[in-house]
Amino acid sequence: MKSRKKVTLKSIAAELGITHTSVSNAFNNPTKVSDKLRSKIFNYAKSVDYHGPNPAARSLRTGLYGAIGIIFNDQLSYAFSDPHDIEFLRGISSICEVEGTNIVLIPLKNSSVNDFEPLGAMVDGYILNAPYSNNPTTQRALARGLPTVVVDFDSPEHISVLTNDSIMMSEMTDYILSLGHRQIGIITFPIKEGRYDLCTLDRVLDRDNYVVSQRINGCKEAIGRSNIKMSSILIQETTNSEDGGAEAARHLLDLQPDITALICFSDRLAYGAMTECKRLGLAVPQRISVTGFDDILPQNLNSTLPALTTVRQEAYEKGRKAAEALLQKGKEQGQRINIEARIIKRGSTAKIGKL
Amino acid sequence: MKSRKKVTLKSIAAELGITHTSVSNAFNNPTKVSDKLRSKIFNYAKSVDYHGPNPAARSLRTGLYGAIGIIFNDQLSYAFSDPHDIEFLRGISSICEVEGTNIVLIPLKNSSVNDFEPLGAMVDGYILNAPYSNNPTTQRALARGLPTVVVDFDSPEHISVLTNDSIMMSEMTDYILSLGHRQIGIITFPIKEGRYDLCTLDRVLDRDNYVVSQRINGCKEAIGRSNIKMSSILIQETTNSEDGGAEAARHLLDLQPDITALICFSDRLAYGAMTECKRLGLAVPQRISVTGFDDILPQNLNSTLPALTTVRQEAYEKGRKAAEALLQKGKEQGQRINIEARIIKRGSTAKIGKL
DNA sequence: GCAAAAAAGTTTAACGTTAAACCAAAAATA
DNA sequence: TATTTTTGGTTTAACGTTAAACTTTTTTGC
Repeated sequence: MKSRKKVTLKSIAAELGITHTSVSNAFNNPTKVSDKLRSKIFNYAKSVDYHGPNPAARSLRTGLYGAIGIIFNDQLSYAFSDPHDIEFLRGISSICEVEGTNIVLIPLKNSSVNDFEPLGAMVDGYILNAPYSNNPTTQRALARGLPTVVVDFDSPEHISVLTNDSIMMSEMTDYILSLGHRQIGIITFPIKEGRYDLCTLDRVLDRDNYVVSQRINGCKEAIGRSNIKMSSILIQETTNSEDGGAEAARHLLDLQPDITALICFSDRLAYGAMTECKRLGLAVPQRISVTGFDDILPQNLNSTLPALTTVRQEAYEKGRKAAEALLQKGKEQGQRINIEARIIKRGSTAKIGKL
Repeated sequence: MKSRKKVTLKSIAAELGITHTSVSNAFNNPTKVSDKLRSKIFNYAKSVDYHGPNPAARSLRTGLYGAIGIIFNDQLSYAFSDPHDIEFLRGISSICEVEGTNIVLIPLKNSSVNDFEPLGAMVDGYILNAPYSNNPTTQRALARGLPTVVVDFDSPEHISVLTNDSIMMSEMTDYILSLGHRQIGIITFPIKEGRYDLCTLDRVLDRDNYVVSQRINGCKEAIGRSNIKMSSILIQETTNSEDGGAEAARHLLDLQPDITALICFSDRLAYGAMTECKRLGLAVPQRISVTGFDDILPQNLNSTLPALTTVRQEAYEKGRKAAEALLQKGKEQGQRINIEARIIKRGSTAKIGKL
């Protein structure tokens, strides 16, 4: 087709018989150019289909990108299936859209082929969501030294946005204990990335994730105050999905059929667990209590299942706070921003029944 | 702090007494550098905290960004509240994460201050989702001449991913007519961006959106085949939200209390409308039928409302196809990719009752 | 052991901007 | 009117890469 020469600030300047800096100023420093020249430049720019200064060249020069990168701890397509992550993104968006900042969603590079891959790093900073500390993408982002906010992760070198997972799970466990439950199972997403094993509360496997770690600590504390042996409490790792929850519940109940309470570390897991219990003919909450975390399910998602007792955390607010902190100039590293959470008791938990 | 000098390919080369091209090759063309030198470079790079070639400089040189831009027709934070848009994004992600392509979410610039703003354009192409044709961000993206896929928008100059909105709505209207309904109201998101007016099927206001346009055409066709006067059918524009649907339903029923069917152009609108009908004491579907579009609601979202008769369209598939088309090399402009849709009849529609 | 081919490395130029320092003309001040 | 200030514009350099063409060294084949 019409393969006309590439249009640049320079070519425009040449054509107009002025210096390219003036053209640049027309776009970036309106005050430094007379209105007359400016509109002359704009008119010409339009006529030759110029769409503004090349962003790469501009960024190279200024060192700014006008974008922030978001890194999740799992596949992007997973994040978009998780209401928590979506709310989190909505929170981030609510800030970025008023600032005019672009949001770059960075997929995890599964293959750490080359430690120096660009990491799609045309961003001014990162938000890391509940990262697994050994993940190569995570580590690369952290190492890069850009302004970074970590969410659900504790790092003294960065601003962190945290929920008090430990206290919430301690309270939740206390609540379960107060209902008389003694045989308890725990269902969690991986304690270490990609692992799906079984352990017990006294011997927790190698950890790689702050959130899980904290939640387990909370359970431990509460159990520690009781007369229950930690070694009797099974912890099953599984994928954070409804199917994962179902599978883990099946497995735990298989190993330890007298379990009367399943503490799940997410609503999705809990929902899967409840569904599986029902399938196994175990009534929730009469025969077995189930708890979740997040409070992201529509309350009457499935009318044949009870509403879920869970911990409500404000994912939207997390996103907002994280984005605010990142875009704010006067940020201090090491700062910790706390997001409130609270236990919501609903129908999926009850006093222990007779077996 | 330790304000050591910036590390670049050049500084590394200088330090190692080699040429900077070799350092570049170590990162990009492993075959062009001996293994020995390569590991020497890598070791040194690590020791001085070098994180790989500067992405802006690289992009300036190569003209590639490794990212695609997504532009929605509304605020980003809105998109993250809409299950259709989320599924769409999930579809896009599913492709990008295997390609290692970043996804740049570009907020609409509300102020068209300067026609040449960068538009956060560090992308190799755009996906535009159901754009309003007069929107400045939309127009700017289209004008830019990058590879672009438009979704739910018809453009002979681009690849378009389309659902047959017209036929689906024609069928849906036929179905409503077949149930005996004669007084029908239509509730839609804006036919023209930002407008919330009322019109009638024979005199549709100025249009700015392909999807709405097609759906209205579909209704028109079906009504045209009946003996109903188009002028008697009211169309209410409103925000695409539950509240919008409720408000529009209230308004329409206020103007025309004998309406027995509300055709809504999204599930969210339909859900709001149903809720409002219930509030007004009008039983769905006994007194009034309601239809939606998208099929994104959990079927028993609210047990006091019937399941929604709607058009199922695969937003996830739309996203996948759009991303595939954009990233694919052998793409032809003007190509149209069709996404299947189908009517799903549920409990929110019924034969007309006696008033 | 020599020519040819392959591998490893170098030199040069360019990608398209913006920032800083500078200069000339016009406008404001005394 | 002479002096300062402001406005509008220019010149120069640099941002950190990669691509292309070139040179040198090593390997291969006979």
